[in-house]
Amino acid sequence: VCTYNILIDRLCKVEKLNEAIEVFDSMVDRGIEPELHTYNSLLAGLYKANRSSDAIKLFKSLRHGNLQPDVVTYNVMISGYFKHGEIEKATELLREMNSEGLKPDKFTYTTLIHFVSQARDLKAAQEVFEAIDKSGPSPDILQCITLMDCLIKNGKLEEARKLFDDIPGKGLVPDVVTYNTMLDVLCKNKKLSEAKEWLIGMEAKGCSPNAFSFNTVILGLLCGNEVEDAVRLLQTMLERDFSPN
RNA sequence: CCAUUUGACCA
Repeated sequence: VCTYNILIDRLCKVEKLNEAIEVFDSMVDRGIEPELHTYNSLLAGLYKANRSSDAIKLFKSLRHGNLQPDVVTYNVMISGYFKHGEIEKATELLREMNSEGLKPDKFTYTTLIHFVSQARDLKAAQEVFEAIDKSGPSPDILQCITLMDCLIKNGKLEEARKLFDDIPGKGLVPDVVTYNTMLDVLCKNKKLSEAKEWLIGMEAKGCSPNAFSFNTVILGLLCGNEVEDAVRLLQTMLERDFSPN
C-alpha cells in the first residue's frame, strides 16, 4: 500500500494523472484498500489538472465508503472549489466540516484569507484574521503574510509594513517569504535603496534570500532605472545557482 | 533521523 501511495503521488506531481488513476483502479481491483492519503493525493492531482468534476466524484465515493474524510481532504476540496469560483460549495463544505467536528487548521485559514484577498475584500480578510487572532491558536506566519499581501494589493503599503513590524511581537519569526513580501512592498513603494538594505539585512539575520527575493528586487531596480544595480544583482544570483525569471 | 497528500511572496 505504501508503494502504491508513493507511486500515485509521484504520478500526480508529474502530471501523469491518467496513469495515477490507472494505478488507483488496479489497486482497487486487487482488493487493496486505498487509504486516505491515497485519496488526498489523487484529489489534489485532479484539481491541479482542472478536473474538478472528477475530484468531486471521487470525494463522494470516498464518503460513501467507509473512510472519513479528514482535514486535509476538506482543505483540498475547499481550495479546489475556490479556485473554480464555487464559493458557495466551498462555504458549504466548511460548514459540513464543522458539523463533523473537524476543526479548520492553519491551512484552511490561509486558504480562506487568500481567497478573500483575491476577491479584493479587504474587510473580510481582516475579519478572518482577527477571528483567528482571538479564537484560535496564534496566527500562523503564513496568515500574516497572506494578509500583508492583501494589503499590498489594495495599496495599503504602510499598513503592510506595520503588520510586518508586529510579527516579532506575536512571537513569530519572519522567514524568507515574509521578507520577500516586504521587498515587494518596498519596490512598489519605490524605496529601492531600502529594498537593497533589506536584502542584505535578511542575510545577516540568517535568512538567505531565495530566487523570489532576487527577482523581486531586480524587477524593482529595473523599474526605477537602476539598471547597473540590477545587473550586479543578477550576477550574484547566478553565482548562487538561482535561475532568473 | 527520514515514505507519500492540502495553504503564502516576484514573474
